[in-house]
Amino acid sequence: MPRPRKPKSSRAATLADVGRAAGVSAMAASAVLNSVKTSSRISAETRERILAAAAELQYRPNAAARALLHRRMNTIGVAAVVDDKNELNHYFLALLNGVLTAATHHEQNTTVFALHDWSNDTRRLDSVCDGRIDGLILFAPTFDAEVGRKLPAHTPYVTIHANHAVEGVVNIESDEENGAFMMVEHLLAQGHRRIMHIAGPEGFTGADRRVTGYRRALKKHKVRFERSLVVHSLFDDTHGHEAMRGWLQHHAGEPLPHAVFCANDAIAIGCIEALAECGLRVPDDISVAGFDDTLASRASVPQLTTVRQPLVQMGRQATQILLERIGTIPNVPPPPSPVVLPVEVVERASVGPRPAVDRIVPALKRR
Amino acid sequence: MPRPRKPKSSRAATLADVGRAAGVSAMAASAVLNSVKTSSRISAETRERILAAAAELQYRPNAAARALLHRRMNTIGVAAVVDDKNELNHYFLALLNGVLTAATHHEQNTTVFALHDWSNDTRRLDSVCDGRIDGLILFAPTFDAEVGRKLPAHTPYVTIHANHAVEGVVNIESDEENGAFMMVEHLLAQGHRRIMHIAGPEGFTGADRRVTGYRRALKKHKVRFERSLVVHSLFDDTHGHEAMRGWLQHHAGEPLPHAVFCANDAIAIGCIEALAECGLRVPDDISVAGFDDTLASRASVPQLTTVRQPLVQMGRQATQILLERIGTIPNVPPPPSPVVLPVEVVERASVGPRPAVDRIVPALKRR
DNA sequence: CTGAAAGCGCTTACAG
DNA sequence: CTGAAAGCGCTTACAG
Repeated sequence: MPRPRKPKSSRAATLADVGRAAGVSAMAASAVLNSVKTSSRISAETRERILAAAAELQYRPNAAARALLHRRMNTIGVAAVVDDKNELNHYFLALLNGVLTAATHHEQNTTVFALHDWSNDTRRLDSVCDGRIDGLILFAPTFDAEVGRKLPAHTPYVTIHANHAVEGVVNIESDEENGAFMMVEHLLAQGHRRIMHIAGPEGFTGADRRVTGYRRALKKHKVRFERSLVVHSLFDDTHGHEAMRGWLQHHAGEPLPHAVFCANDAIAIGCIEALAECGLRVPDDISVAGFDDTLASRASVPQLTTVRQPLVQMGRQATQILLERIGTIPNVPPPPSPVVLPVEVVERASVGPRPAVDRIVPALKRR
Repeated sequence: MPRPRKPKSSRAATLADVGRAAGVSAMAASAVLNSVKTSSRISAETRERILAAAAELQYRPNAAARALLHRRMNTIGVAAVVDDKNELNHYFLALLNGVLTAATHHEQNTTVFALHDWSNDTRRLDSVCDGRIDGLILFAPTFDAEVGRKLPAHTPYVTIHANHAVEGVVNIESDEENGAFMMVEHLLAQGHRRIMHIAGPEGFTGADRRVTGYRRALKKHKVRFERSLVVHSLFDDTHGHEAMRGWLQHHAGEPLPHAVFCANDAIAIGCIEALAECGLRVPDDISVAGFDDTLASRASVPQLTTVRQPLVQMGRQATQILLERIGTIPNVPPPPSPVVLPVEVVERASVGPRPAVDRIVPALKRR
């Protein structure tokens, strides 16, 4: 004899509860609610009774129980390192948009993990490969191959903009070198010759590729490369600001660059601020270009001329490939790795023609 | 006799696998790995053997099985409506930052649901209240109380900036009316008298409160309210741009406002662009203020003077309260609803003193 | 102190 | 066609 249960209102109804309310077995309820073989097994009248009971009790098949059976949570994880201020950034936002769109389209959920450091937080990622996610997307991981291989073998993952290739892991990237090349060609086409580059941190694949593209464009157009025109910065506006300001400070009285090509939009925004503080206007006095085409490039005034990386699409594609590996969606032939997406120059307002007269770096006002 | 299992490398190891590898029962393995009563039950040597086996097999306690037992996934959900372009925005990003920080701190995971429409997508939220999340945080929901009450009773939720109060649901908000009041007082203190307001959409609580604060400040300082100085816009830069441009078009030849108070940062950015297109410079010719203090307010050049809503903290606090309701963390006395957080004026560069001479709205250049 | 059993909620495969 | 049973992986409560 079944013990009477205390109907705690806070407890979710189970199949047994539904069955009891409808006067049938849990199994019959299951059959109806999964709508398989309904007509053949269960009378229309019983069916209605079960449906009504389920609605009344706000029944939902328990996800944990199903996951235990199917070994699938229908959830993917995305992991990203957050920046200095412990905040997610525009780059993350764009990728997340793509992941959410694709995941939702395939009725998959998305769990977000914000890490502070790839190499140290690998443990935390590890601990989450416990069946609660079916796979993982890593945004711009900088761990080395060895750390990557330490992730549990049973959780498939793909990377976006990985700093190092990991054997057997698909990496999605964009044609960054070519993007830099095209942007610098665009600046040259506007007549600019003295083109500064605020690069990303040294040793980052993405930053290095932009430098390479920058140099290749200069070389092609026979503009001499000057080491003093390249400075490095972290990928945020604060450091971009400091980099530009520092350069101006050390080069007062020298010829002002015609244009500054920045390694991402955030740096470009910091750069424009630093220029504004010296009374230099963009693009009238000096042109500034970004990279990424994040929301920030449109929030900036003037709007940034930038290199569009298809970040949303990259997030979408990473999700697609991951779901194929998991087996959630049909397995097309495995993609080659890396998957390289094309980039393009987006012309907005921060780049103009070369000014009629060359200028000198003004002496910096004290802050 | 246990059937030999085919060791599919893709399958995660179970407690039984670990036990077998170590020559003990699954239960013994469980006891060791949960590190309860270890010394008393299991010899140090056996313990080592079990630990080694678990490491070797990359064992992780299955989350679904645990969730089935504990009725807890240690995961919360956040749901937000994405904007026109189906993209998440700065406001969302800031709140998410707060939620992730707090959730991670309590070792909880966060699943993100991006919806297109509150009233229609309530079904989708419903379907996800199936044990995969322990509770839900709703970002700026605009559904009415009735829809809200349709969410399954067994899933607790809290709201942030809800458009309507729902009985029994804690809402976290900020003191928006006062924020608007303080900002308009700040503009008045700079000498501005003719202050335009680009409000949010009519019928939105947050937008209405800003209008109220705006009017209250004008009244207190005996500045006549002019209906023609208030226009409405959606909460994004495109509509902010249109709103400002449209106003200028219809008021050519009339006195230019001294300042524009915008209902959020995105509108302010669109507004600055529209002004720039007419050759009006901020803040030299006209001051512009935003609301929210999102990342965008710092990406803008000039940086926006704005009202800081503590969005990150609101996300954090919402998480805290939700986890208390779930029972994950100790239950302090239930907070009053709504929880109202203080706001403050952040002075940056987009607001300056009132120009020496009043100006006339210039005739608009054709686009 | 140790192991076998029961049960979380569900579904699949198997007897009646 | 229908119901009882077994099992997903784990932990808790109970016999030995």
